[in-house]
Amino acid sequence: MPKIKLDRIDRKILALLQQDGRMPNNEVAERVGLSPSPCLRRVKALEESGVITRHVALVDPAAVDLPVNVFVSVSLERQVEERIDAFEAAVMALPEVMECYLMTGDADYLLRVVVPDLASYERFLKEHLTRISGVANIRSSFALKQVRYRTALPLGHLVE
Amino acid sequence: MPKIKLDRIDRKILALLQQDGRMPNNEVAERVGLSPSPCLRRVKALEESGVITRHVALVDPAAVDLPVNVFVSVSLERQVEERIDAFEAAVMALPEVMECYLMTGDADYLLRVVVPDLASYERFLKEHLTRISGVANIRSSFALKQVRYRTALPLGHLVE
DNA sequence: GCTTGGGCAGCAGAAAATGCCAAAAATCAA
DNA sequence: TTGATTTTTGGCATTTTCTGCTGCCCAAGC
Repeated sequence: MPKIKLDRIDRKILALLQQDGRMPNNEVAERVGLSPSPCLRRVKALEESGVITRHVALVDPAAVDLPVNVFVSVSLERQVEERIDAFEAAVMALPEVMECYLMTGDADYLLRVVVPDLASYERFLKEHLTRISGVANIRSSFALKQVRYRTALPLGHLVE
Repeated sequence: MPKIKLDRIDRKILALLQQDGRMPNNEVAERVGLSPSPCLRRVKALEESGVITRHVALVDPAAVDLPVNVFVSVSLERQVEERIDAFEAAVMALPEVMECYLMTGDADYLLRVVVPDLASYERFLKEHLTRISGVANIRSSFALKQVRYRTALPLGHLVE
């Protein structure tokens, strides 16, 4: 995917679609000050070039009984390399892991895990996380409240 | 919003739309084994009841020059209450804060911040985070790699 | 019998895709 | 610098596909 140059209009389009992915092209065009066809061309280009990766529906976690967020710091045994790939592959197979980052600092990985309740988390720990080979240490921190959760990246840092 | 009972079909619908928010109702219907009209009724009900909160386009962070994820642990001075609200309000005003959680354990808050580079993060720290009143301690951890990032909640925990 | 939920059919409105033309911007050359 | 060519991008109009929506009826479960 070639690095696309994004001008002011592209960023406006992205901002709009990040906010409402179903906004009809007509409205997008109007809001960015373009006529529908060049606007549609831009949107399609943004999709095909991978700038827009996908369109999704967001679901309320509470409504599907997944109100608990747990952040898990994982340290691996010091034999890196193969362990790394194995761990990441194992993590990718766990549906309750919403996010996973390879980190600098004390722990190797930071995960965000969603579960219905503490009991479920305990089960998740015992039956899945601790069974991944190479895991040396696990530290769990629970979120009392999700103050903010956004999927829309801030785009004001390039122009406004 | 009354707590909606979600049956197997509802969960299937949610799973599909979490994956592809633009899937036409016809295809959703077919995949869940329903005819279009009752399927559409369900989708609309899920939207109106708030189970589906919104539809969004996801953007590649690298493509908009925001490749750096920083996790920030923030501790507040011990006078809670008013500080809490003030801090949360301040955080909500910072566009680079993608996520913010009130935590148990050592730190009070955990933030995920996206920035173009380390210099930008330094500016973010100096000009914004440290200026929020009541902040006692800040600890930053940098992500070397985003191993996983999903917006689709796992729904298999209720039935499959 | 009543309530809930699914199916069928048809409608209508909109939205997206095309093709063509015009204008502006960038490039290059003299 | 200037001018011309090339490339890019916007605009208009049309067409065609679809998608969502409505109403009604029927079946199943309570």
